[in-house]
Amino acid sequence: MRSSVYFYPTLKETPQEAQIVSHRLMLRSGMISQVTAGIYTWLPSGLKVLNKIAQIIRQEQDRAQSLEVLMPTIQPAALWEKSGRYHIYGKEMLRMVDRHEREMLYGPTAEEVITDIFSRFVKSYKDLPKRFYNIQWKFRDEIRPRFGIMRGREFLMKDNYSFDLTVEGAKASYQAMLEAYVRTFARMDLTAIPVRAATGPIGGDLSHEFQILAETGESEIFYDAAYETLDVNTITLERLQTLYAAADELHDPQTCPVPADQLRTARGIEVGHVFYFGTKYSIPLGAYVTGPDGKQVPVEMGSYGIGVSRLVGAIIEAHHDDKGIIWPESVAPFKVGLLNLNIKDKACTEMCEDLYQKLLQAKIETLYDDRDMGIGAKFADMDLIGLPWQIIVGPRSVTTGQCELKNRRTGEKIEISLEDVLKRMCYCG
RNA sequence: CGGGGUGUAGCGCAGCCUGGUAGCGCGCCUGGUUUGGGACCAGGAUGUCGGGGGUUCAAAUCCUCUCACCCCGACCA
Repeated sequence: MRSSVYFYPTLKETPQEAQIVSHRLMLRSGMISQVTAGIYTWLPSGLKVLNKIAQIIRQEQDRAQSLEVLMPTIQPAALWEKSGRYHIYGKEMLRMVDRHEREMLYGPTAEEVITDIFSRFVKSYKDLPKRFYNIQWKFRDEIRPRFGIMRGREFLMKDNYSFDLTVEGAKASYQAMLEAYVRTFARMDLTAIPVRAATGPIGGDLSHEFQILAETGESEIFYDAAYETLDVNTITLERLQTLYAAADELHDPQTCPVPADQLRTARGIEVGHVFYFGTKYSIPLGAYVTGPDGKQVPVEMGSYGIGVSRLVGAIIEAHHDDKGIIWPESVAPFKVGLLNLNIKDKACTEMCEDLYQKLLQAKIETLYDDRDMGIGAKFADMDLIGLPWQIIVGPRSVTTGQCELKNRRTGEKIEISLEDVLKRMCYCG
């Protein structure tokens, strides 16, 4: 993509409404634009990142034997009256009335809809287990939206709902999601700590919040250092239940089982939440199956959320410096930024065009800054938007045949030939 | 919802106290000179001063109502 064609309105100055770094950088790099409190337009580069994150989540959900569905954003109140939540859910639920005076709502979550779907079609234990997920926009009319898209009112969320015959089956689903989550966040270069969370009266102790470690996190968490080496191969439900991790308000130094030298403390951003809730919705919504003994049994359910749009902010919180964003390659809007330092230098521009075409042919996502502007501004823009690699080509390159390859994260710069830089981009990452 | 604050050009702000031609920086447009870290010179465009009502000869400025947004708290992916 050429910068001259693309649209990423960068800002030199920070809009005064933005307080936290991810919000500032998203506005400054032209990823989003606020429409009204807690509601944003996603501009091209922001949307690109959002879609890449969603795609990683999708792949890991699929791998965990889950089926994607798309449910309506507008739901009928009647369904919520069935589950009993219509009158419990407070003002966070945006309610509206259609032309026939039917009460409707903009879905804050989808347990009701999915459970209804399930109960319509799944009748036998032989059809279990089933896991459905959706990635879609939800709306919660937060009292006070803040931190940009980190706590907006409209947000993109992945929710997975599992249906199992038995508690044991439900635990297996739970575990499958734990693994999927660890994998998902790892692919985004995030350290995620599954912190045991308080649940409602029905949830029991099976609930974990995934906290991303970032200096600017909203809550302080305390955890066993063993979490830092957690991976999909070692994570099990049993193991997790023996590992200690607690949020600020639940942490008690007196009763903490972790020896002081093993205890870590950091700030966290909640990006995911998994929990098992048994038959809380299956009973009122009539999600029963016929068991092997011919009896009707309510299914065991769990739900597993990931704040997709929030992750965009969380990743920035975890990956930035004073110059701007530092995207992990897996979610970067482009892998490479190609900087033409002098558009008016014919030979230099030819060299850039040639390299750009080769990068395109090699299917390397490239943002080619072909704009006619000061080099300082180009460098600043490129650092700000945070593409993992910068290939810098100037008039000097015409005589030396060398360009400069810069790693955005480390700041390391090397002189390298144009042929080699192409190869390097093909094989790294 | 309680407390605090802000609305003046695309962005960041000054002007308001003490009423009298609406300003600065950045950005934008034109021309030229530049070109390895937010360039320089010259010229130019851009405002219902958030909105309504009032006071006054005269309101960005004073009074009043209202709307929007931001921050702190309670709540949340």
